[in-house]
Amino acid sequence: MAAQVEVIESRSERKERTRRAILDAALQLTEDSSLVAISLRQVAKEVGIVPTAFYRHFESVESLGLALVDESFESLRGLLREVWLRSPQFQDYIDGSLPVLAEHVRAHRAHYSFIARERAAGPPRVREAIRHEIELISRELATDVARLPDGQAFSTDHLNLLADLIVSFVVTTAERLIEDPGAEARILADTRTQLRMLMVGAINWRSAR
Amino acid sequence: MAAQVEVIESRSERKERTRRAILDAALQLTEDSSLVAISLRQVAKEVGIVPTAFYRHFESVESLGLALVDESFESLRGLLREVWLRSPQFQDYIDGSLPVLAEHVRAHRAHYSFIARERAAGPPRVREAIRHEIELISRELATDVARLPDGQAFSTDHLNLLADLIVSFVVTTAERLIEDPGAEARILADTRTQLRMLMVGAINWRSAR
DNA sequence: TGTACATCAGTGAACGCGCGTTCACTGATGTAC
DNA sequence: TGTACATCAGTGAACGCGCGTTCACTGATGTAC
Repeated sequence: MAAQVEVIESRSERKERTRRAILDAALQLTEDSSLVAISLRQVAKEVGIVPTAFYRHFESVESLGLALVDESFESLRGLLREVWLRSPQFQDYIDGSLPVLAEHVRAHRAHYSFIARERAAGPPRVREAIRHEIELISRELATDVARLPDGQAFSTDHLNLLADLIVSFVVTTAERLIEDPGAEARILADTRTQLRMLMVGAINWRSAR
Repeated sequence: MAAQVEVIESRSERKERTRRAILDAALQLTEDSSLVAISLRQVAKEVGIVPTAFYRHFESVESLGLALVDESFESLRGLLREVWLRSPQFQDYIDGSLPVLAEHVRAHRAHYSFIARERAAGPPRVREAIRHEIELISRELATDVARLPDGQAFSTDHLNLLADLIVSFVVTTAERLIEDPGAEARILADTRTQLRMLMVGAINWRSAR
């Protein structure tokens, strides 16, 4: 007879666990649908609580969506910080960053998939929150590139445009990795070449031209 | 007393008109939602027919979606043909094509908005159809670029990658134009600079490097 | 040209179902003394 | 340490509503002769 293991859990710990379960259930249910197409009752059923208990944690599916945006970008920022710290040279970003991106997409597939989907088709306030976060990341990237030796060749405006270009390209790459995880090796090889084409442009660029 | 104008309409003409009304209603209803979130009854109500009449035209909302993909890309192909015919030089594509793209997005906002949304969040078969159409367009672009004088510098693989890069960037630009139509002038100016950065890369690129 | 029949786009009632939200509740956990 | 009360995550019944789909139907349009 095995000894019974008592897990002592405070009320707030239990609540946090349920909240976590709701977030995970929503991520799973939206995987091949969208926040605008799932129901509070589906989420509750998945979690194993009665529908009304949902309201103890979120006031609506939309506010649950905003919480998912927050946590998705929180983990993404962790990735970016790691990449910037690791690659001190302009061109190193490509070979250094792509495998990190791929690994991150693999580890946080649900988050990336959520962002890619809801960015285009989520509830208006969720779309807006995502757009805002992407904008912030783009501005951060511009600042980081400005600090690199090669970054001197760019005016502030052009730095921002280059950062937007790279960010939207990375978004596209993440979408491809999510869409067809089996093709990761090919997607990464293609993306590496494309980013180099882009960087050849950046290196030959002169803001004053 | 005004003379009554008799519009004589055959049964098939009337049916086609209803079908058209269903397509338009679906485009309008998905404008700030998604195919996966609208109902057959909403569409029927918008058109002014009884819900069951929907089945005389489409077997499901998904097949209505596939019809919308077809007609959206049909009009897009018209645009592309026009752009290719018009711009005989590599770099002309930028200044020549962007205003045409902007005008087209303005004239067919509903179609572009539909594609941008359902590409990421539509029913699986709709997503797949859109991905396939974009793939075809990318291959067409590669062929066209290969015929240009500057196109000789690229291997076939690298032409395809360059075409993918341009297409995904154009998709991003179209998304931006839909998202914030009031900022068209700024978006176009920014995009022009970004495409030039990209083209500086392409021109300095050598496949054999 | 006129008649008799076929076609078929659209109707309307009906079905069982899942939806979001309300409300009063339960009973375990937490706290004040 | 023990007791009495407060808090609050989760319950369960109930509501009116819109959903997709079935079915038998209507009546205008089309066609064969």
